[in-house]
Amino acid sequence: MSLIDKNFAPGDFEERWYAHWEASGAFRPDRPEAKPYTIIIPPPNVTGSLHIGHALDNTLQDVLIRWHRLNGRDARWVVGTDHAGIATQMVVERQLMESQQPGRTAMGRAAFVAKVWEWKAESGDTITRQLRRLGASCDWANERFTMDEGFNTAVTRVFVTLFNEGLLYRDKRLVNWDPKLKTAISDLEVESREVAGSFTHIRYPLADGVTLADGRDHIIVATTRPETMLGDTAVAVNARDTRYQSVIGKFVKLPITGRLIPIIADDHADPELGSGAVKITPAHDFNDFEVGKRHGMTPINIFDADARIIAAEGIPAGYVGLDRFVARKQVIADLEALALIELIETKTIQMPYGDRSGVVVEPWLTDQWYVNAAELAQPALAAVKSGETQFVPKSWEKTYFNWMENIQPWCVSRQLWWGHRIPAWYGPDGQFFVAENEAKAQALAGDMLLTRDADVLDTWFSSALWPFATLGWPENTAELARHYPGDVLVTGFDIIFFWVARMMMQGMHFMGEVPPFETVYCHGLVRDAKGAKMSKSKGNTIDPLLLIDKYGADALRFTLTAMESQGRDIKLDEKRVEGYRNFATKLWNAARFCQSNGISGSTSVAPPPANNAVNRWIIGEVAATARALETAIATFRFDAYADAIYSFAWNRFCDWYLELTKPLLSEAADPVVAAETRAVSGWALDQILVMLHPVMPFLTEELWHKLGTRSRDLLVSAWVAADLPVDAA
RNA sequence: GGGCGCGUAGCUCAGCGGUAGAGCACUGCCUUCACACGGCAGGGGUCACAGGUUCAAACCCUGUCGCGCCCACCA
Repeated sequence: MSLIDKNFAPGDFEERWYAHWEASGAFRPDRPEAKPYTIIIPPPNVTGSLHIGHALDNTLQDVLIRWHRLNGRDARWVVGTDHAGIATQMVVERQLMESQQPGRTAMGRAAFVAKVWEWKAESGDTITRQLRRLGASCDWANERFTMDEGFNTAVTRVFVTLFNEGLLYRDKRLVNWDPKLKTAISDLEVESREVAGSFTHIRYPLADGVTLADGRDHIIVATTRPETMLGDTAVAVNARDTRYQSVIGKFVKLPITGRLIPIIADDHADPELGSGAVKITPAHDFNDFEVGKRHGMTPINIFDADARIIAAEGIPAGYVGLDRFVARKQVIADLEALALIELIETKTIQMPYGDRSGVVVEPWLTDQWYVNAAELAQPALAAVKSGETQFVPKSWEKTYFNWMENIQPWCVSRQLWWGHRIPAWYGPDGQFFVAENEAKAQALAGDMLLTRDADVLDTWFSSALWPFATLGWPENTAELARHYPGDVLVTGFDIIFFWVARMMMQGMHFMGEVPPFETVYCHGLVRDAKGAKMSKSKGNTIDPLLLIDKYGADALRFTLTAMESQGRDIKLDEKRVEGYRNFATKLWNAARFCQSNGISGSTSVAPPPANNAVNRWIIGEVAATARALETAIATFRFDAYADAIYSFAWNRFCDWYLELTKPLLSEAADPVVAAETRAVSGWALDQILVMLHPVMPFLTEELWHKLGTRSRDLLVSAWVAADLPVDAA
C-alpha cells in the first residue's frame, strides 16, 4: 500500500509485475481441488517475432485464462513454440546468403541443421519474451518445443503407429512440387493466382494418313503450358463426340518428339470445351494422371527437381537442361516453324503458386509419404457434428465439414532438412522398414544395409499432436489426464484446415476418440485502419511492441479485446489504442482520487452493508456488470466484455457515483454515511479491478496493491463477482 | 461453379421483432480542490435497394445491387 503517483506511466510497472508473477509461480495451476481450465497456445514460430495477429490471439487467450483463474478455476495455459520447418529453414538460408556464408547444400546437412539450432538458441526466446511483455500468463515452467525430446518421441510414435495401422503409406503419385524450394508441398500450401497468360492451340498431325470427318488431317488441342506436350502420352476425346468417333484408337504423331501417341476415349474430354480434344500428360497434370491410370499408360516425366527438361523419350537433345519457361518458348518457336500453331490466345489464367516460394508449382511424379486423411477425418467430422466440439462462430463448422468431407490424401513428407526426420529405412533394393529407431528397423531388416529416409515431416504433422504431446503423451501422465481435452482453442480462421482439422484428426485417433477441445474460437484477421491486409512489403504493418511502448500493454490488450467481435476482421486504428490508454488513465485517476479521500481496498468479495441510496445503487450496478461479463465470456463476446466494463467504470462509477458521493465525503457530512461510502467505494473499486483484470492485468494489479495491503496478488485471487446479489438496493 | 460474411451517424462498429446506440471525429461552454489522456451540453442516421410476413422490422422471408473472403481440374 503506497501513494498513487500523479502520473499514469504503464512502463513503470508492467515489466516489474510480470517478473513478479512469473517468479512467484502464479501462472502454474495450483488448485488441485478446483476444476481445471486449459488452453493450449497456438505455438508461434520459434524464430519469429510478435506481430499484431499474435497480439490479438494471445490477448484473447489471456483474457479467458485470467478470467477463469479469477473465478476459481485451476487455470493452465500450455505454452511452447513450433519449429516451423520450411519457414525457419528459409530464414536461416537467407541469413547465410546475406552474410555471404556457404549455402545450405555447400555446408551439408549436419552443419546446416546445427546452424538452425544455433539460430534457434539465439533468437528462440524473442517471441516468448514478447509474449511476456503482452502480459500472457502462460505456464512457462512447462514450456515445450515441437522438436524437443518428448515431442520427437510422440511424433515418431504417431508415424509408426499410423503406418502399422495402414493409415500412413508410401506412394508414387503426383505432388505439388516447388521447384524453387525443391520439396513437395501440400494442397493447402498452393495458392491459385490469376495471371496474364496465354492459351496455345496446337495442331497434332494425325498419323497414317487418317483424317477427321471434316477432312482435317490434324487434331487441335489447347494448353496453357505448351512445354508439357513433350510428355504427352495420348489425346483424349469424348466417345460421344461425333467429330472424333472415327479416329478413336488411331494415332497422332506428337510434334517435336516424333512419338506416336494414341487417341483415346475418356469422359475427361468435354465436347463443349475448346476443340473437344485434350492432350494427356500424366506426369504433369493431376487430371491427366488419373486419365493415364485409367488407360494403363506409363507417365513420361520431362522435368528434373528444378523443373528443367530432362532427356526423356523423344525429347531432342537441344531441349535437355532448359528451364521450363525457356522450354516453353522453344516449343512454341519450333511448332511455329512447323506451322502447327493454330492460335495463341492471350487471356487471364489460373496458375498454382507455392505460398512460400512464390514460384509456379509443378505437378511432379515422386515417392512420398501420405496419411489416409479421409479415414482419420471421419471421427473428427463426427465430433463436430455431434457438438462435442463446437466452433465459434458456428458458421465455420460448414467450412470445416466441407473440407473434411472432400479431404485428399495428406502428403506429409518434405524434402527439407529442418524438421522431424522420417523414421523409415531403406534396403538396397528399395525395401523399406518403418520403426521407432534404427535398431528396431535393423531388426526388421535382418542383414540388409539400411539407409535412412532423407526427408522430414510436414510441420503440421507434429503440430497436429500439440494438444496431447505437450502434456506428456505417449506417456500416460497425470497432466494428460487433467488437461486433455482443452477447454478452448483460440486461433485464426486461416489455419482451420492446416492445423485445427489435423489436431481434430490426430486427437480423435490417439486420445481415445476424445476431441482436443470443447470449443474452437476463430477470430478474424487484424487489418490496417483502412481495411487492407497488413504485409511487410506494403509497409502497413503495425508493430504491437511499438504500441506497447507508446500506450502500454493494457491499452493494446483492451483495444484488441474491444474490437474482437464474433470473429470479424479487425480494422486497427492507433487512435483506438490511444482512446483506451485514456481509459486506463481515467481509472488511475479515479483510484488516486479515492485514495486521497481515505478509501482503500476491500477485504471481502461481499459488498459492505449499505443504507444510502447511491451506495446501494452502485452495488447493484457492480452486480449487473459482473453478470454481463459472465455472459460475455460464456458466449465469447469479447467486445461485449470490454464494453460492459468500460461503460460501468467510466460512465457509472466515475461520472455518476464518484461525483454524487463527493458531498458525502466532505468534512461537513454525516460521519456514519461517510464511513459507509468509503467502504462501498473501496469495494466497488476493487470490483472494477477484478472485472477489468483479465483485459488490463498490469494496471489493475498495480492499483490493487496501491489501494490496500493484500495477502495475494490480484491475478491469483478467486473472486466470484457474478455471485453478488443483483438487487442489493 | 460452389460456400461464407458484410453493407446502420463523417469514420470504425454494436444492436438482430417493440418509438435508432457506442467510441472516435465535430460544435459550444468549462482550466470547479481525481483526471484537458478531463467535465458538462449538443449537432448528426428515410438502418444499401425492392417486395413480403407481422398489430409492430435495422432486426424474419424473397429478390436485386455493391464489397470482401474461402474452396473448386474448364484442358
